Amino acid sequence: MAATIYEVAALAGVSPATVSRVLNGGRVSEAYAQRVREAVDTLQFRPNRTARNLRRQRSEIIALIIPDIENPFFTALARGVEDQALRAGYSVVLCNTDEHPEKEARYLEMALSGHLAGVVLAPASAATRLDALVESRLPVVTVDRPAHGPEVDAVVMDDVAAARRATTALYDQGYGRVGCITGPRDVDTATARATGWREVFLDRSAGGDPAEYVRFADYRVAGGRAAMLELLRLPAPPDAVFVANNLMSLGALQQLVEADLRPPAVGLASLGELPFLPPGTPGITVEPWPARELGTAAAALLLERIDGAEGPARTVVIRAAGDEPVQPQA
Amino acid sequence: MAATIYEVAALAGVSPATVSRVLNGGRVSEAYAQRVREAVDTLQFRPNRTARNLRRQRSEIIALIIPDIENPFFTALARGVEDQALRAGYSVVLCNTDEHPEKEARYLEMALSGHLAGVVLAPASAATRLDALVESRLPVVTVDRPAHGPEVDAVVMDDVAAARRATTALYDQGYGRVGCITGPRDVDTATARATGWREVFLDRSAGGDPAEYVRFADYRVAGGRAAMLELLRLPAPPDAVFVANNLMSLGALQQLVEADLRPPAVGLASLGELPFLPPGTPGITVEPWPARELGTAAAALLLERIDGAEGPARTVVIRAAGDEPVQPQA
DNA sequence: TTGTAAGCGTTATCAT
DNA sequence: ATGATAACGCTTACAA
Repeated sequence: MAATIYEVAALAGVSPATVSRVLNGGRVSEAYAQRVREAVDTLQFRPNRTARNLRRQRSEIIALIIPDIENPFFTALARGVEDQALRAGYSVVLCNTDEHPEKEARYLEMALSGHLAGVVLAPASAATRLDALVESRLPVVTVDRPAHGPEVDAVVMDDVAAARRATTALYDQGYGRVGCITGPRDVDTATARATGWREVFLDRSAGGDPAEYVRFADYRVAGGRAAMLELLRLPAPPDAVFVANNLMSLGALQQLVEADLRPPAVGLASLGELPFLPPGTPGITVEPWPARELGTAAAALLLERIDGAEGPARTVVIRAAGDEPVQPQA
Repeated sequence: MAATIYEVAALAGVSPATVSRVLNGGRVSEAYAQRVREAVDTLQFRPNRTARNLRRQRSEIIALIIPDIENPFFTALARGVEDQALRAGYSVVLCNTDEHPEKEARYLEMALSGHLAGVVLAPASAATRLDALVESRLPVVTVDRPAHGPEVDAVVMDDVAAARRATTALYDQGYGRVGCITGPRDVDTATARATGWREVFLDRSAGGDPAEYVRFADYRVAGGRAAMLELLRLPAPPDAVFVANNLMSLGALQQLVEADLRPPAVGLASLGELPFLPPGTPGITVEPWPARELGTAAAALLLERIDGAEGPARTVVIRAAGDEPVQPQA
């Protein structure tokens, strides 16, 4: 079946070591190199990656582990990671955790014991443990949400500022009271986005208790729907809403349409593009969510580590789509 | 760093073989098993997959290779594959080829030389060569589009019938002349869908040359847009259009909105769901595209092969979402 | 420059 | 039931 390096060596009349050198760019005389290449061709030799990885203790594959492959945000992020990784000669495999910590653990374990070159991880939950990877010195970078536990490189966006901008845009359009639908209470990005909204709310609303106008949902379509409904049922409902991610924006929008309050009747600002929304859906403000940029930044950090960069964990904050990444403190 | 099976054996006072047996369910006395488990715990031993795969000549990982990770059709398909595979104890890694044959070749090579358990492939182009995999007896199943070359298991949908249904639905709604936007001429699914449309067109249109009302685009948003524009500029434009996939439907819709012909002014039937389309977008007919079912069927076939099933290549045709798969000829 | 040989960490064969 | 040992296919000191 599959030829081995020994058979190639035999056919070329050289030692296996020489074949290996030809394949990996070692010093070999042109005469031998030629014969080896011929032997490789005629035997259709393909080096066995598993054996090579075992010997070398590493591979050229990067794992990108994400919580929801059906969320356009993560697929855009994936494109960013691929972009950089392929350019550097690495392949990228995607692993979908479906927000399940167990599936996540399984893929992390695969990356670790499979000698992958590194991992870009969008953590499924706050409970994600990275200790084993860090101990084994397997390069890891988190994106979107930071992980708790040992410090690793991370790329996040500037949630507070983005929320502030989106909310401000609504007030600037003339809406008087902007509600907020954000993610789970125990997710950092969710509380940060609520914070940004709250600042603007306090500043520009004609009174009203922020606590009354914020809803902590689940970052998914159904949650956005339900939260929107609750807000509409308030004694004094908001006339606009800032929604903290793309999926929930869709849910909120569905709810508004059902309640016959389609924008601009009620204003909607989405943090994150709604890529499949057809045009001619006016009254919707989109605050760009630099998914792809998060991905490229994460891959860049990871590649540096793979190349042996030492030093403390870094956090890169991406301010907005198109912005240059900024590195604050280490 | 990472403990080996030898260190576990030493700590437990047994041989490495015994440790291996404990880990893989061989016959071991309870006393020894106990001691081994303790040693595994205290050393935090994690078996080295690379070594195991090299020895066993196989792994528990299935690769799913798709052309476009940002297309909801393929992500839905991925969920179907994952579903089945995880249930059977396999992990699934996704590989995005971006429609590039070279990237595809790279991932196929990875699957082959990395001893993956099997491959589910949605071929990027008609040029995809599967010979090497087949020769190496690596189980492969194609989905969506069949591959040329050696016969392998395949799962496809019933393109002609689906196109027929979608087109018929438009005529039934009262439209008089339905155009067609399909995929590239050299893609089997594209011509099959055009065929289904053509049958109904000839049957129910008040005259008109089908060749005039069909456009072969690229299965992408931009192609749908451009094709729609062309159709609208015909001397006698169609008053409805059957679009052969989800992405192009979106493009066509964008074009209609721009031309102020938003459905139902011009009818639109999409082959494939538009998952992020908000409700209250009336006048759009959706012919379900059983993406997830394609995925589960493909995984089922693959798992049988992995389990050693022999015999000729099989083709499963999925008729519609929810249908039971049908197996025609072998 | 080239070859020899020792691993990389498992599993499986064969004795015991 | 358990243990020694030879692979799996490659890379890389070290020798020549």
